[in-house]
Amino acid sequence: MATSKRQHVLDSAKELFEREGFHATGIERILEHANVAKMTLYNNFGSKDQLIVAVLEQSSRTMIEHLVSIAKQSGSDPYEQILGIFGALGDWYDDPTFCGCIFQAATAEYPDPDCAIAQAAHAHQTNLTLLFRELSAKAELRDPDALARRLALLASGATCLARQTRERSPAEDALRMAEILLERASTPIEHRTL
Amino acid sequence: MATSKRQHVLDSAKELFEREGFHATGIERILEHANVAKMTLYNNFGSKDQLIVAVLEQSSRTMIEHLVSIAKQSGSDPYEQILGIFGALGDWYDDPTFCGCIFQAATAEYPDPDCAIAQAAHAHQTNLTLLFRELSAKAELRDPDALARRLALLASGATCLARQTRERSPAEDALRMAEILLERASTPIEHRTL
DNA sequence: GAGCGAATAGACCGACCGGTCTTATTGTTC
DNA sequence: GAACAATAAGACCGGTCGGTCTATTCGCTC
Repeated sequence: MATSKRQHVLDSAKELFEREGFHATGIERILEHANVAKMTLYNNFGSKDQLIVAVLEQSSRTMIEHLVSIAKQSGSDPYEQILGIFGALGDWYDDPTFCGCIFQAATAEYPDPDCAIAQAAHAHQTNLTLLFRELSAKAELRDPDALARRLALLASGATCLARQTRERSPAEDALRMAEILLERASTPIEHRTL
Repeated sequence: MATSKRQHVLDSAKELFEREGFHATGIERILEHANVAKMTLYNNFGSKDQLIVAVLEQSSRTMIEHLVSIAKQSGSDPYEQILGIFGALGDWYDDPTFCGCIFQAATAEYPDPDCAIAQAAHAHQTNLTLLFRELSAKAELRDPDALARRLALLASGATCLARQTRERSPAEDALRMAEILLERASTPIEHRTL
């Protein structure tokens, strides 16, 4: 039961933070949404900031696992797996409850790069890039480090724009650019005119 | 004098909002930073939210003008002008006072897409894309609409990542991808192998 | 059923929030 | 110098914030 209560708080907090922002979400709103007493929250997490860190850490694990499962569903070829991830971006943006990337939001609301919250968001970005790097290496693509950085840039840019514009076109644009990057990274340089 | 006071408030508010976030910056901190009385702020702007909108509107004008001047400095060829803008991203990220894009931060802190703040941030994104579209059209590049969207995506993604990672590599990655996009958009399709 | 840790409900705290109001002091223009 | 708008300085307001504390109840294990 203890872990279940803790999970309720985490899930409620994540939903409210995503929908309304971190500062704008008061502790009491989380309590009533999770149907939990104040002391339960503070016994489990200690403070609002630590709760935010816990939310980010769990969200990172969940998202990375989700992307890995999408990759697996997209076939055995890591090349196709990368494109599968970018294809899934569109579905994410289409979800009417989509309200952007919680890590981007955390970075925006907590500008001090040394604070635990900003570092948790940074850690997620590192893990995401690492995932792209693994897939790039498996696909035997050229310069997997640079490729992974650029794929991560495309994903971040698309998500950022999708939130601002409420359109799905960023997903398609990012997918198209990812295709171009992968094509170029899998073609011997001497066979490439551009 | 009235406009000068108003400008002091706008400048101070912008700096604090960028450095510490919108919710985290109280009215009184803006007042003491601008050396201005409370009523001066409320007579000029009416409310904190309207002040934020005014800051965003002025920041958008300033940034677009700045990008236009960078483009002009980069030569007369619109192709080079676009690359000039991406080259300038690195300088921005290198600035030790760089703390991300204020419009991305505003979108993150005010998730309701109908509120005036989110709309002001959205308007800036529209204007930025429009600038890329103009330059793309002048350079007689193929499909300037899609190209402009993709260039805007690259710029947003690089800025987002630069803030999270505190590195300048996103600028170089975005510049390289912009080069690739421009090359492809200026090459007849039949002459392109990839 | 006794004992005990976990969870509840909610009063309570000081601090700060955005915003209003009052009073006095400027600086400018006739 | 009179008149007036802009500004200053700061008291003040109700509300909310994150966080603490207490008293009570629940649910599980011997």
